[in-house]
Amino acid sequence: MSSDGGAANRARPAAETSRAPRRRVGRPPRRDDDPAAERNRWEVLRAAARAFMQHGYASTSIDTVADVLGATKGRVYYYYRSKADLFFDLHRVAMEMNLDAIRPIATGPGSPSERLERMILAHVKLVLDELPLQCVSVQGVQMHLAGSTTPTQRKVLDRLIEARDEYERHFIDVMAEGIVAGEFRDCDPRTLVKPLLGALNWMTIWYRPRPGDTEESRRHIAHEHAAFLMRGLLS
Amino acid sequence: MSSDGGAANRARPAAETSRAPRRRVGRPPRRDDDPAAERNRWEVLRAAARAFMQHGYASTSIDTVADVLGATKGRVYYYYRSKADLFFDLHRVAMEMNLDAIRPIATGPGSPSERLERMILAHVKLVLDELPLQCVSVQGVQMHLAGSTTPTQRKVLDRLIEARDEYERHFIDVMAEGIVAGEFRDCDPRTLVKPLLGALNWMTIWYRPRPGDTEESRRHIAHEHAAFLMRGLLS
DNA sequence: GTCTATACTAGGATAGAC
DNA sequence: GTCTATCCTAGTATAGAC
Repeated sequence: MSSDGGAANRARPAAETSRAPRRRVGRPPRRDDDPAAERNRWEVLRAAARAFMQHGYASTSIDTVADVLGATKGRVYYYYRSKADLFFDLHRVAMEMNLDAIRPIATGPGSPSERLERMILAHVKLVLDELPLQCVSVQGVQMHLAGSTTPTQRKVLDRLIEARDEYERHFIDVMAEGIVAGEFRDCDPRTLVKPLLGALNWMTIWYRPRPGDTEESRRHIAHEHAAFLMRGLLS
Repeated sequence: MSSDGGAANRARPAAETSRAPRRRVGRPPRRDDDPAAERNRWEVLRAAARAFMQHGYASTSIDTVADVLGATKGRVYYYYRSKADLFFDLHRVAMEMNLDAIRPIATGPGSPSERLERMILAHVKLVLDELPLQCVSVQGVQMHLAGSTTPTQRKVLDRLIEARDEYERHFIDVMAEGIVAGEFRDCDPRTLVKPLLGALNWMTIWYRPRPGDTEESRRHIAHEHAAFLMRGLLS
């Protein structure tokens, strides 16, 4: 997207970055766990995700996010101090969702090949069910490379990269276990995790839900992907 | 990424788009095949590719391109009327390069599986050898989705999408031939071409040449990818 | 909480000197 | 051909009304 967090107004207050909406001076303090506030914040996130999916981070204006939301800038800026803030929080939510889905399978019971197949299917399901969030997640990966961020933002970015690394590591570990167990052929998991996740993440680029989509067509996609990728590893 | 052709100055002259640098009023006409001019134009393209690779299309300013080029805006705008123009021409060059590499293999001699493996290896080689161009090519795919372009640009974009489709079709055709020949298992090439090319295109996102890279490490990457993807199809 | 001004700048594009 | 100077809009972010 492509692209760095860069853009306008670098001169001014250097967009502080944090996960939670912060009270600003002169405003009554808000409980972060206030359910109504949380719901509103969540709606802003969903709108942003859809906007970023359609135009990409750099080309999406806060006005566009507000349009999708059916509101104006003011609402967005009430919950997030900057566009980068918004994106980072979105990325964080997406990564947490992914890890929550994958971690229990990776570290749970079952043979390595069984677990890997379930991880692949879970990842596909995430993409199909939560497309906007997953698109943002993929855009975030690309963003890591373009390092032009403020020091404060960099810290948040680093935490996201860690989460991303943990995600990859779960796949690498299960692949390695499978090789030891003799289920998978002798290959290099550190290298192969890239095309494996790449093949899955690529869905965020070509897949867009259509009126004609059925539960069956989605299952077809999931199974073709899983079979293709599993066979690439099996001995 | 980032992503649509959108941005500033939509109001004004609505950026005409074409492949060749056009003479402007009041300037002496230039031959498109003038070797010196071609070489200069090519240098602008290379600089733009490197800039787009690093920051993404939307976040790259013409000033940045000029910086990479070691010049100023003026030079860039002499060869290209707009940023979108520049990007499209870049994308066109990349697609031509890819098709020139793949087409002869796909339609040439050899068994389907032999040809497919050579196509995969050729594609990997392209990414490793021409990384900036390939990054732009992938960014272009993402751009197609965000349809916000002027009518004139849309026509050029459509031609690029056609090229992209031909590229995919070569892979689909060879996969289908392989199924008929019994070399590949019974699967759905139309669906599987996505993860196959996705796995390869994903390299443009994670691979960046490093000082420690050897010819051997690059061959390792290529062969792991090829083996992984081929085994996913073989019966 | 949300909206309506309003400030301020990065960056696309052009004109014209050289 | 390339550079410098300049124009002008889109878009980030804030202030303050409601």
